Amino acid sequence: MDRGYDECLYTIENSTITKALTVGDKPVLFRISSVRHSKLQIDVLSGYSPKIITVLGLYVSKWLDLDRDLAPFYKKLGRSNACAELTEKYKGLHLINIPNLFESICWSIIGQQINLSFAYKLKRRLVEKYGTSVQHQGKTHLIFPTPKSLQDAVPADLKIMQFSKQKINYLLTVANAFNTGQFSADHLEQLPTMKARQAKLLSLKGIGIWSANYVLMKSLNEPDSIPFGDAGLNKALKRLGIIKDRKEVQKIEAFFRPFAGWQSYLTLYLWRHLYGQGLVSNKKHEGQTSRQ
DNA sequence: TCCCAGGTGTCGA
DNA sequence: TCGACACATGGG
Repeated sequence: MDRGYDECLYTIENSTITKALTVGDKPVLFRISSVRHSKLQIDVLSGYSPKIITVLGLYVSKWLDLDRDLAPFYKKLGRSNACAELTEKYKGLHLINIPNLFESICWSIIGQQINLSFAYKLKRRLVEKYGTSVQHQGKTHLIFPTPKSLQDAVPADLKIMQFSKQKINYLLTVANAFNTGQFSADHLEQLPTMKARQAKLLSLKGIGIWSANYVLMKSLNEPDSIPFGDAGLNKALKRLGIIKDRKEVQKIEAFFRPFAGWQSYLTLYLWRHLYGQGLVSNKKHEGQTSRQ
């Protein structure tokens, strides 16, 4: 999970992940570590209640996409000449999701058209100013802001934090849409088709096709959501010889078609392949990776 | 200095 | 419908 960026919403240390979360109205801090037989153990470090383990179990399962059996995906990868090597290289790599829809939408806006290092910087500034936190053994564990806390943000403050006027406008509009009830995770999930969910996301100012598909992939676990136009994705496809130019949309669609049911995962593996090749040079350092 | 980053909205043809 | 362009900043 450690991609070498300044991730502020969880901490990786000694093969464990520590994360703070708001459950109900209460902050909870938990740690995930691996135990024997490839099992994960969850320890509640603060905010324990008898019901919390069940809630955290479901959360972690969704966050790390633990219930996904990747065997059918590897079968499809094996049939593709261009992608056969991806199985061996990244076997066991699961999606890292963003279960919180508001966070996922905000993150897609923050990450638009800037390099990832800078995007992580902006996210940290936003979370430190408008989010909450849990203190534990001298360390601060940050929790992403709620729509309500971001609604009160002053544009001038966000400008000082190096958010562009456009991004400030988009973020405040999204916060407002959640606060007024125009937008909610429940409503979005209840829409009957992926197209309908995509259209709902596209209705938000600042959410284009890339962001909508990114959110569908990371927050709603859509299996066939491809962030078309993504710079990294295009670069990976060029590297594999699938396309020569990003405008070859039909070739991209034809390449993804046999992976129906696994197109989100194919995107993940292509991204990781790109990073694995060292084509993205703006990372702090090359980190040990297992999931994206 | 120039170009590219996990893009989007707007405008004009 | 499509291409051009502005937006905004860091890093190679």
